[in-house]
Amino acid sequence: MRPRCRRHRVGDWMTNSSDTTEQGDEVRAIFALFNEIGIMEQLSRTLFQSRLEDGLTVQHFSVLNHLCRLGDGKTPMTLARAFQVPKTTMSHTLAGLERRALVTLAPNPEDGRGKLVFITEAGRQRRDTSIEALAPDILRLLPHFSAEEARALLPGLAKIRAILDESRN
Amino acid sequence: MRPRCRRHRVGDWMTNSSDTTEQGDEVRAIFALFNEIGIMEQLSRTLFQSRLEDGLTVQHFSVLNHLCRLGDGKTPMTLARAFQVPKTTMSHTLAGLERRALVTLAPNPEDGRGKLVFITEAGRQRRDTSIEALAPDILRLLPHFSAEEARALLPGLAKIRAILDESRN
DNA sequence: CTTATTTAATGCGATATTGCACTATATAAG
DNA sequence: CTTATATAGTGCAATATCGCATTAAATAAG
Repeated sequence: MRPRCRRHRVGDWMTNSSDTTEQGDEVRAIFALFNEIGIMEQLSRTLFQSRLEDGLTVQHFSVLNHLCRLGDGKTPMTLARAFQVPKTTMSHTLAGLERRALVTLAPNPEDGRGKLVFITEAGRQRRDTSIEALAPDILRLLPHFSAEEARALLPGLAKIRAILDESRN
Repeated sequence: MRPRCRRHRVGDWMTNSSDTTEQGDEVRAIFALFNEIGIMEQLSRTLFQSRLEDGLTVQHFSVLNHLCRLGDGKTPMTLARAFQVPKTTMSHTLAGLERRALVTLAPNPEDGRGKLVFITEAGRQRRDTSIEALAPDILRLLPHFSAEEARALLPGLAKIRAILDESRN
């Protein structure tokens, strides 16, 4: 028996509220949204992670990808802010990448306290092979879901994301 | 050959691909979607977590909420499947809840190997107070985002979620 | 019944997350 | 210049995640 209760995550705690006001409805709608988002994030992340080898995590990949696409030579603190994680977490992630020789850390010539992160050739290759390992899964999803639907959702999601982003501390 | 792109998270790695086929477009659209979802999940989870006290995590809360809303007396394995985490993770989460006296674990009378999870009165209270601590943040978001928009997004997201859910191992 | 296989749960180890405290450097105030 | 404050990064500790191996019980095969 596979219980039908897949909807029970982050956002659903108020969906059975006795609050029947219009405001309550709005709150419930927004939390139902967060609910779906939480589930989807977990599913996609698990799939993503399963395609990465040698203990590379999605965070590792994300940093490599960021450096590939947006350029390297950034400070760890800049990366921490970009990914919205505590600086200690980014420090740890970068240490893992450095240990795997996928990035190098050099002193920041403009700030004696800081460092600069550079991606290595091995890092770029690792990013490319990770993408290749992942692509088949995406293609497998395509027959079930048209890109039109994805595109239709994007603006609304981007708006919520912007609001959440602004309202964070 | 430094491509221009502004996004930088989970889903964006193909958004600057040289693949200009229609299929490439679809893949990029879907990954842009996962990109937004990943960012939103992180933002909402961080906010959520910041309102929980005494080291309670979002996972702890989610389990308490699940037991409150859908009934307790479930096996740890059932919960692990419901939340799509490894059974060891659920075991650890339940141990944390038990240590805080928010749940109790009893032997399963129908299966000598298994246990059953019950929420305590303190657990129910903790769930309620957690919700109360969280509500103001939701209300603060409401002026910026109408529930209409949230409701408009839900069906599309639910569909993708269902597809992802089916295609997992 | 006996044995093989499957399943629930946990112990353990490697790694990840993150708050707190600390060092070193940069910047601002006096 | 000197001092106060702010910022970048790391070490450490507490906890979380999760794969692998193990134990115990249920179920299937012979």
